[in-house]
Amino acid sequence: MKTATVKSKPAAGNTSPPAVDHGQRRQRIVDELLAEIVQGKLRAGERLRIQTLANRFGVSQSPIREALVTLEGIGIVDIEANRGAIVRKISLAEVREISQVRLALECAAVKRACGRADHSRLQSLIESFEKMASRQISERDLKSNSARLQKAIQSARELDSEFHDLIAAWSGNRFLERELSRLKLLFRAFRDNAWGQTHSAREVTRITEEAREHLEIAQAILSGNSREAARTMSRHIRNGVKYWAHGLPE
Amino acid sequence: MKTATVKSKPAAGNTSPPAVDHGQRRQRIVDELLAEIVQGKLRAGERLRIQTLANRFGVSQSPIREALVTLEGIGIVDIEANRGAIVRKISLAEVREISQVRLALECAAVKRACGRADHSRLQSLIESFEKMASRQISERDLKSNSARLQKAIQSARELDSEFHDLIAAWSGNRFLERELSRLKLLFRAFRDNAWGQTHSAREVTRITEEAREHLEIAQAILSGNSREAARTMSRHIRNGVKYWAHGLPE
DNA sequence: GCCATCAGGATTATCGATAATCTCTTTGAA
DNA sequence: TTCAAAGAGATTATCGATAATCCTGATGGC
Repeated sequence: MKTATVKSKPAAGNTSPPAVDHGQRRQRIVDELLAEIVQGKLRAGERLRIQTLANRFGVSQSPIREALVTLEGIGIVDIEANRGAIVRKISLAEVREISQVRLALECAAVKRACGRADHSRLQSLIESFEKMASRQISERDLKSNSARLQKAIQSARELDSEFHDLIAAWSGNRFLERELSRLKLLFRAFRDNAWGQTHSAREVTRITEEAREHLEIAQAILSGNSREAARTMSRHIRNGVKYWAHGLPE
Repeated sequence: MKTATVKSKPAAGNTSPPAVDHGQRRQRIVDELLAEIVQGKLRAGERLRIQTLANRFGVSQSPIREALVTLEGIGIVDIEANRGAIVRKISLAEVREISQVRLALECAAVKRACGRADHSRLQSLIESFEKMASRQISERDLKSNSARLQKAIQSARELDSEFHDLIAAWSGNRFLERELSRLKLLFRAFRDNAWGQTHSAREVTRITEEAREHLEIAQAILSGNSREAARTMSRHIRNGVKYWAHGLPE
């Protein structure tokens, strides 16, 4: 009886294609354009022509326009009335600028997180960071076992995301949390695109470094020392920028 | 032949209305909705129905949708896929939250402005603040001469805007400048709507207080003391919130 | 030659209509 | 009764077409 319960599923041999992403088009387009801009496939100053994009994505103009408005809100595209959208420059200088904003907000968040954080959760994060910080990755792994390496990088990224998300949540400030998540969109795009392709020894080094930095931050939060938390967070973010500097134009 | 060529100029008694705001509709709608939300005419949790708004503004659905996307980016409206837009809560608690974000960013900006500011410009601002801080407004003005009072309030607001804009520009960080200007949209809406109606003695007091705070900040920038600049800016913003607290629900 | 004006084509902004999805109520069987 | 399923109405998301605006290059008067 329940076999027919499938709601949104096309029910196998259905005749009418139910259109896979109704209501998700804008978001999908935003993500793709964002990635391409950060990767440099779309150059600074380039015009984003609506009809061209509509053809490329196989959709009509409306979702494209809305995606462009969203990108303008994110601050990565400029829209001039009756003249259309152009890609803003995202070179190292801009990444630095955005990082400064992130720095200010992450520090504000981590200060507030002191005293509000869930300590048992924090404790388990600390253990993860310790494990990751002490993990040795051999030259052998680096060259031969790219699958394991890939996995390590992946899990490091996930842990990083989770940690920063938690801090934002613990800040107890929903608006701040929102702003940080908006910035994270940008940073994730940088991270995954700008330097994600080369799995160098340097990257592995950075992962253990990051784990150590995360550890410091987590411990500061645990001890309720908000000044120290902000200080370590600040260092963490500045180190990140310094590291990325290599994979970016200019 | 050319009679139909009429381009942008209505040519006096033209028969065809040339549509006044092509390319400006979205922005206009954003502004109006923003004001209404802050004023409480649109309540928290209320659904913003596209067709309803389209009728009200006398436009089609497209500009409305784009305006809603913009408002989502500003963080004052939530859009759920296939379910539409609802107004986020903006009570005192939320104003506090937003203010914390603003605090972090304004302080970052003012720190960076130290050493980058245009000193002659700064000097002239300082004179304006001094004049405003020492200005006495009599009881008589307060009651009888509402026109003059109005003008004083107006010019105080303009000076405030100008000062904060300049600091953002002096920060030398365009992204930061953008973020601040986005937040300013919100704050201006609060200021002009939430407590703008009552021109009380209290408001006049606040104006001279603000002038004094601005003065402190400007002098700190002038002397290049970034720590002091951040400290005074922080106080300034927190005082502002404290003052607004009266005109807001909850 | 220099400047203002104006077609012509390209592109954006807006519109009105259609398709997809949600919400709520009703129905009928276990 | 309780639950799943179906249907009606409302609303959103998307589409394709039209109107408005911009850009470029040519034209013609001075």
